Amino acid sequence: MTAPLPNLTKNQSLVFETLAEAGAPLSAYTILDQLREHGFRAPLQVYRALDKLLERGLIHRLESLNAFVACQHKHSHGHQGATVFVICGTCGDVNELHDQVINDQIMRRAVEQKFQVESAMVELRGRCSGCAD
Amino acid sequence: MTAPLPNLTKNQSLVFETLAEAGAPLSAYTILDQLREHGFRAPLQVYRALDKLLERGLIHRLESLNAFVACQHKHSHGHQGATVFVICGTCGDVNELHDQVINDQIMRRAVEQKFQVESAMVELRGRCSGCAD
DNA sequence: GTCGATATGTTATGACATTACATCATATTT
DNA sequence: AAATATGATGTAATGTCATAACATATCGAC
Repeated sequence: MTAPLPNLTKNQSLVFETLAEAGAPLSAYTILDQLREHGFRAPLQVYRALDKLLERGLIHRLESLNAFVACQHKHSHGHQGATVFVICGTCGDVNELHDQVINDQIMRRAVEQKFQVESAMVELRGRCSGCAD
Repeated sequence: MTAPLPNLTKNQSLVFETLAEAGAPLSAYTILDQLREHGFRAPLQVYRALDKLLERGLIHRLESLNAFVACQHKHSHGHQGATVFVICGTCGDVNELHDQVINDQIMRRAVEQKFQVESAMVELRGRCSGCAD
């Protein structure tokens, strides 16, 4: 069942490594700037790699930040359902969690409406414990 | 035209009416185009009005669409917590709902992490019953 | 009327993302 | 081997979303 996924291409690897090493959300243009020394010249080189990485679940897009992060859960490709992102607006730290209660309730409400969920996003903005007043 | 709400300025009323009549998400620039005949000339006129309307809870921002919708719940200004948006990618229809279970669970998880939630977004993308295969 | 706060008008710029087209690499078919 | 198909890449141009900076106007409190 677990057929090994094909290797990442050079550009995909570069983009993924950049995100993984940052350990924080980066915009596509920030990634571009960091990869200029590796020959990147245009936004599309980044966006194309990001698209493939998103497809494979290796990274996530933070809609409220227009930014991308490496997935924190190494073996979560099988994970179905919503990912909850907890985003500190002060230090920029992002935590990713998967919550079964939220997930189940989302699906319950969707079924009520006969709505077929293709993707679900939950993003919390606020202050982490380290940045509290 | 429905009657403008009290305490809204002229620009705020125009923007709100545009959204309310559309009954669907509009981008700031779409609103701008629709209000050119009323004297709007620049994006900032729209964004400033949108900011005030967001503050008052009369409209919502859909992060995954970079668009705005009038709040569907006329008397929900006191409503605390997450709003769930159910967005059909085919017909563009958007439904807004408030779910106490999701809300409570979000707050429970936030408290666990000592995270102070300032805002929460939940957006479901998929297909509505009318657009199902 | 003066002052302070808020709203508005305008230009320019910054930030995020895609279209369109050309080229290159690799694998499969004939 | 040549032809073909597919996917990745390179590049320029453009499209879309949002804010900075500065000037002017409106309105209420005093």
